[in-house]
Amino acid sequence: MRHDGRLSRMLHVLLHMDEQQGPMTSEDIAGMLGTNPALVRRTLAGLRDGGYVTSERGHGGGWMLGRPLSEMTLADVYDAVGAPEVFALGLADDQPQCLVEQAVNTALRQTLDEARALLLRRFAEIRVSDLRDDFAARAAALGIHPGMRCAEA
Amino acid sequence: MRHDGRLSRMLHVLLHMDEQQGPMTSEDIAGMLGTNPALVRRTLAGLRDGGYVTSERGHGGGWMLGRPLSEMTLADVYDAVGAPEVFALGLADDQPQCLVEQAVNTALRQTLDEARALLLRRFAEIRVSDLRDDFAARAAALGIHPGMRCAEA
DNA sequence: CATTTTGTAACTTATCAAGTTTCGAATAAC
DNA sequence: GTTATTCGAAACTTGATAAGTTACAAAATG
Repeated sequence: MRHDGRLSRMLHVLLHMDEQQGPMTSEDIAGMLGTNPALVRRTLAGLRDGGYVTSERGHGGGWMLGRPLSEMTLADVYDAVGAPEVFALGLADDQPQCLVEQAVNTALRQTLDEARALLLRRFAEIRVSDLRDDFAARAAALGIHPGMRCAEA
Repeated sequence: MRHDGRLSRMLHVLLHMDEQQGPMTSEDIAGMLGTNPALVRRTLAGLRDGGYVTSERGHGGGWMLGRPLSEMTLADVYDAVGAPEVFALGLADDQPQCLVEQAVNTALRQTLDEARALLLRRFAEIRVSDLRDDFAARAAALGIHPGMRCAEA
């Protein structure tokens, strides 16, 4: 199974938006992610619906943060991109007739649910601003100037 | 991404093997799983390599347990099917140049690693025989006779 | 030697995020 | 109001890979 990089990508975008004065166009962002503007719009649409970013059309338009990074958690972003399936591991059949298979499902579901709950709990504990701040602190410690631009594609 | 049902299926198969006197052919098992014998052989090959099942060719051949279910954990079976990727969620780029994206990766990796560790720890704690025993206990409590056959396809 | 059954390679299918193309609609500059 | 810019959205293609399939060789039994 190929994995789902939407959460990862959107976090990346949000952090860059934060250190940008004006709006970023879908094309800017697409260049940053190594993809194309239509995909950027499609994915950012969910964040706009959640109020995490805003978009403006026309000259001088583009995408901007809808609220400070300190007011969004990773869980918020995860939900905003559609709360995609967490696991690649899954059950062979969700509603099996076979009682044995039901027993297998019960055990696996319980374990997967527990791991998912931990993951989402952690996501809810991490503000997007924490990523920025952790990074800034580490960069400073290393003497790196945090002019942290993407290697534009 | 479509999910990976190999662990789930193999647990199902192992439990049925356990309540079977003789060997089960790949065709028997395929009928049980609603698939075909070649896929069964392909997936069971990993369990055979780990000694969890044995296979015999020719007349009267087929698949049998290689050791008691009390001597295999879910983690053993998971490993035997190739330790497939746990998560559907993933990073956009594993080795990014962009320092911001590195910060995102660090945070996500840490969280995913923690959830994966919990999952695999739980898998290691659960013996396959526990699934059988839990099931038998629950079936008995409900007054269901544990003649737990699959709804053959 | 005929039959059963696994072993294995090669190929096709299904799924879905990602990627792409295209055009319409809104906004701003002139 | 015409033009350039930019998002919105629909429709389609691509890529990756577990699952599924086909086919046949090899081994074991009777």
